[in-house]
Amino acid sequence: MAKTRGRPLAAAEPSQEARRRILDAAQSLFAELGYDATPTKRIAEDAGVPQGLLFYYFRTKEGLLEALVAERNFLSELERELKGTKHQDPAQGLWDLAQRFRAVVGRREAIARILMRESLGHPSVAERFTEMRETAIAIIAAFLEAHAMTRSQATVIARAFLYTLLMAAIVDNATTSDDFLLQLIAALLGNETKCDTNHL
Amino acid sequence: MAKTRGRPLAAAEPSQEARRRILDAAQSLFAELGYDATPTKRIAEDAGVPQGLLFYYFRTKEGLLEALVAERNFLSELERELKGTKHQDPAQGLWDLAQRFRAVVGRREAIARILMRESLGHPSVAERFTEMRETAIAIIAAFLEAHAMTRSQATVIARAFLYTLLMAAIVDNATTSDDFLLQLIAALLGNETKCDTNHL
Amino acid sequence: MAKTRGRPLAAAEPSQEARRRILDAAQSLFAELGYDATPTKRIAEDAGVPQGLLFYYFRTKEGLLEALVAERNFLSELERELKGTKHQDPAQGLWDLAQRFRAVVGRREAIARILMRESLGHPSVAERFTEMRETAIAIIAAFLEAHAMTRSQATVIARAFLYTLLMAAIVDNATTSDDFLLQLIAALLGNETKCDTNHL
Amino acid sequence: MAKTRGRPLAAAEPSQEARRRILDAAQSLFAELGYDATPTKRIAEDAGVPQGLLFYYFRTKEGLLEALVAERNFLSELERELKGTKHQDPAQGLWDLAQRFRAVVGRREAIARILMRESLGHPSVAERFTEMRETAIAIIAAFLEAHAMTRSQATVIARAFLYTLLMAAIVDNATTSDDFLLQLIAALLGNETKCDTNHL
DNA sequence: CATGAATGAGATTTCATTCAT
DNA sequence: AATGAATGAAATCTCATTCAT
Repeated sequence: MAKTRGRPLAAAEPSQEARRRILDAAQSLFAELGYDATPTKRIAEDAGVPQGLLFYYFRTKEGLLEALVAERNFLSELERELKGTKHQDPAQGLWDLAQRFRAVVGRREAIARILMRESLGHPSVAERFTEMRETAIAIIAAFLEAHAMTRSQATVIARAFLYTLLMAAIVDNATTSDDFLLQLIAALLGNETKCDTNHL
Repeated sequence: MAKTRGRPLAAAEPSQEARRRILDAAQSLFAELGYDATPTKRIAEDAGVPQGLLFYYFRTKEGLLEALVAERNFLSELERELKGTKHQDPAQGLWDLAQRFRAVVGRREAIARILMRESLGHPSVAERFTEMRETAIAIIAAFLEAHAMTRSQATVIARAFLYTLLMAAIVDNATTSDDFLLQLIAALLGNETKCDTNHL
Repeated sequence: MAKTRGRPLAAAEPSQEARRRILDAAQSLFAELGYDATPTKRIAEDAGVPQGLLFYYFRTKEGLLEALVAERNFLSELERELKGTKHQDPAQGLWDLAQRFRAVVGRREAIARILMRESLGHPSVAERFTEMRETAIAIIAAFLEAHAMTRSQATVIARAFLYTLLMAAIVDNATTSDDFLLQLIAALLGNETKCDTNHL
Repeated sequence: MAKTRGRPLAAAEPSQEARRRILDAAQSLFAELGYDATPTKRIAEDAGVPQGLLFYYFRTKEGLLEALVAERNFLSELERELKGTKHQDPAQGLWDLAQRFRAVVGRREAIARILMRESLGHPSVAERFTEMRETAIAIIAAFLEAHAMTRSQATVIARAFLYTLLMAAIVDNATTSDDFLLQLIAALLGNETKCDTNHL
């Protein structure tokens, strides 16, 4: 029953390289086809690694998904980016925050889709997604609160803002137009507060 | 007391009964476990029908999903409900629309989750979901437009409103609180327009 | 992802035939190679049935083993056989019981080996094996007790007798010689009680 | 106080320590789970040694099993122990031999189970098991032969005695009671030969 | 029309073994 | 000598689908 198996003659990549390629492949396949519809075999093929390596590194397919959203969620990147906003004016601030949010989500679209798509059905993913959402909301709300608004109002507006951006980005599958964004900001901040769009 | 002419309501043909039970079972299983993670065998068991019947009626599992979202999407119900709003005041109108929307989604939660969850990965579902969203947005926008607003503004507000309600209902998994709703409406309509909540 | 699968054009065997063939194949393979060393694929091949049928009928490999020892253990056959002994003389009685035991075990050798071999490691098999042993011991003891012996003595002798026969049959892998058997009986019943072997 | 010349007992070469630990772990895992159901990785973990060391020392898993039963079978220990019997009286002698046998098997239970369990399926193990059994039988028979018995009778009794003890110890999973043992001896030596149990 | 036994490709996971270091 | 990351064949089990009845 024992067959000859084992390490191949050629030296393999320096270990972390292979792991990274698996995560890359899983990321784009999970985003495109969904977790359930992606065979681990396909991930291995796309990554150019042997089948067994997935399980050597991640134990299970579920473990791979968890590692993916744990290591590649853009929480800290988003936090850093959103905290970079400097504008004093609420409307300009929201505009800037939206740009930064879109930039991050654009760069990390695959993970964003995975967070959205697999959060139903995978509690660990749901947790990450919630964490990401609530962090963003907290930062946006903190900005708004600093600019003539109660905390409660600020949080509601921040939440509506983020939810709208997320739906537009992921479910609508459409890049939010600048126009839509400007009007959204105007609406959320009260019609009188006209947004100065000359900076575009 | 008068005899009911024609086909009596109580005696739907048995085949339609089985078909309905399959759709019922599929609905709750797809909503809970997701399409991919639901075996057709399990659907048949839960429905109390033989395995083969699923394929007799729907040809494929995918066909069952399509029939489900085609026949059970709540588009017309939502349309009817939303068009029932009478309020003149924008804030009260939005409040009323939100209540009606929540009522429909609450009653049809399973389908709502399926539309959200499976729209990625199943173009036919995506189509239904989009249709549902855009219809609701159009109705809400039409209402707002009738009450001192440009079409463009109205559409943006309607979209933000619906997206926020949807995210709150399906992704947050939390029933939107009345408080949140009131503040959301206040924010979207401009802070000055206080919403009279005495009607509660 | 959906491929065309399903029932083949040719009519399959009348169902119980296939199930029986699976049990037959499992029986001889488990006896020969051991449970762990027998691939289910090999069982299906030897039985001439498709792979999936094993799991359709028995759910798991373990389930197949359990069905095997449940349906094919020779408890009732052994009981019937052993109870058929008529001899008055203890020595002749034991001789007859041994012949009958050997006949049953010979006919059902594969199951006997499986019971012995897999009883360590599979509690459900252990249970069947114990049941079989204790039943045989009880019958033999009852016979001895009826012929000038206390119950306690009878049970001890019966147990030693059966254990010796079992070890000889299964572990020694040697057919117990008549000679050995005669001397064993003589020893167990006390040397004075010479066994009349003229009936051979 | 005198310095111990030569290799001090406490300083076995480190490699022998690792080798011993692998055998220890394999012994208890094979006994508990069975050879096939024990992963080599688990053995290495339990032994606290790197995976590769198993194959460095034993070439294959099968080689490990063979080394185990070759180096750790209790043949010589059993031989020494059984030959230590001094009693003149057959019954007391058998009693003593049984005690000694039980002592050895008790101390080396894991190996005993492995010999029993894996002798089907591994000829090399079967050989060791047979050797062990036949050696014990030969010693017991020699003792009996020295005390008023033909060689042939002695061998049969010795075999029945050992088989019964083995079955009781390993398959029944029950410690043989003193009572059972006394009655067994009485039965095997003929009812008249009462066993003097006052030595207990 | 309706059924459910049967299929077999394919999914995930395990594991003895190798070999560059 | 010793290590442990890497391999990939093979194992068990699932499941959408078919079709004889």
